[in-house]
Amino acid sequence: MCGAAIRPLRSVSVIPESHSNQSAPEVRERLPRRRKSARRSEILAAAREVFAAHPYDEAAISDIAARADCVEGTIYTYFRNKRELFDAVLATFYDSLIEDIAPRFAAIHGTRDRLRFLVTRHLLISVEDPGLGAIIVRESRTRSGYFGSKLHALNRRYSRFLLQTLTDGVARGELRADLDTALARDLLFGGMEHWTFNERGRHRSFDPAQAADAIVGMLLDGWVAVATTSPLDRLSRRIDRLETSLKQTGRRK
Amino acid sequence: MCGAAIRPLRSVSVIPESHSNQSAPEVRERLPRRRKSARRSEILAAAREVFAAHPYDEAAISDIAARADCVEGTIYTYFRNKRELFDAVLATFYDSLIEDIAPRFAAIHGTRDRLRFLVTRHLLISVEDPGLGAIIVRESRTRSGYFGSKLHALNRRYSRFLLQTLTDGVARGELRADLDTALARDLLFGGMEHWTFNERGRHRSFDPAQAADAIVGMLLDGWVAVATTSPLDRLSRRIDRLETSLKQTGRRK
DNA sequence: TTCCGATATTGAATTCTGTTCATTAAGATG
DNA sequence: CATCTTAATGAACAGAATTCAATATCGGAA
Repeated sequence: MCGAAIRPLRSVSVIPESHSNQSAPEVRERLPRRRKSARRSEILAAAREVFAAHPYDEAAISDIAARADCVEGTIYTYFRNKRELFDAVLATFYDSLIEDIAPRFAAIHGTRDRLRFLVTRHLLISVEDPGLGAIIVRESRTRSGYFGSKLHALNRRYSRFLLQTLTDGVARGELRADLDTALARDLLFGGMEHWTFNERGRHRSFDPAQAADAIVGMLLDGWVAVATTSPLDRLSRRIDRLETSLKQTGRRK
Repeated sequence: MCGAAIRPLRSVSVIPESHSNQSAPEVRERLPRRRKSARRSEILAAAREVFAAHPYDEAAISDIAARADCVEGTIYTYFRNKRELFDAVLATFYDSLIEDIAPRFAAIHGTRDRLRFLVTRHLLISVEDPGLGAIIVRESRTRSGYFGSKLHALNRRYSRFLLQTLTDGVARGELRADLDTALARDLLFGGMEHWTFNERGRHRSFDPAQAADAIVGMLLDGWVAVATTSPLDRLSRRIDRLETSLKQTGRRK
């Protein structure tokens, strides 16, 4: 230990020169004060970039501060600590996601269509912003106090769209009456997460709508082979294909 | 910076007493040297305990050292760094898991039975060792170089049991010929992960075999309601739906 | 038995990163 | 213009991972 060093007063080496240095800011000048909300969102944006590019513990506060064009200490006047900053990034993301989904979801009524919409939208996250998609998958739930946190609440709000779809589907008789909706929801969300994670690892890109069709079809119709013997079944298959291509045509426009 | 402090020689305050202290080791004595493998596995065991109890970044090397009854520096002669130690813990776990499954899996032949076995065994991880189960779910894939790592290879070996089951199932005609086996595998593994994670959050306990039945049933048989009407009626309904959506598509254009 | 080279073990130093806090000064208020 | 409030600062601090020169112990050779 260095002993109780006398803390020196603020160094006077950097005196803001009155004549402005137009282009290249060689020496940091104290930034003008701004509305608190503006600075906060700048830090959030910087944090989002950094967290999207690195795993949580490789993301440095100093890096975030540099991108937000402020000093590390400033960040701590807006967020209690690194974890809270991370959570805040995800919270703003969830907020806008839910806001985007709600009205569109309300306009869709068939169970299969709703599922296709929700799955497509979910997969779209990883296409629009791969970095952010990755950290949501990997690190939003790694801290010990996740359950009961604000983040958990947001995640519940988000997943409620799916749960609603499932309970409605059961109520309407489109889904099996004995369907365990909570389990179904977890299978779908977890499955999507795992699949997108692996897909990224394989360096593949995918079309969300197409993948959604495959996933929803797999879950709704099951994996077991259907008996292909009867003529009726064969007819049914042909209609299947018709329906699928029709949906795709409609979506494409 | 404290300047280049003269590094003092080893303190001589702790002199190993020749007469042994039988019960209460008040002062650390230098441990006798042992086979390298023995010390290594002691550290692994200690690390496994600590990582099972805390998230990665809350698990302290000092804590692991204390439990392994050695000093922090010792750990670094066996493992390059904290992450490598963590990976080594998971690697030994996967090794024994695979060793346990392989012979039993070979004796099961029906697709549904194999799936039930694999799912039950997987869920059992979280029941036998909840702490370890949790970190596998949350933190085995958070580091940037996961793909291509030894851990990834082990995970692939483990998941191959499932993939094998699926491809065999298709070959035998028990599963749909057009089943995307890679997607199916991801849906199942991801779904299990997500479900066990949430189940833990709800502070519920579950019976692995029973849960496995529910999960396998859900995936094999699908979510859609079983038909209670006649096949002809169903076809008729579907053609109705096709006609309406065709009209809507035409209108939209 | 005694000496010697090899190496497992040590623990203090170091480095790195998140976090705190007394201080400064920009804007608001009167 | 004087005063107050508070955003911003950055040096100091704290705590954990990591390094490394020194040391103690072991196994084998003389």
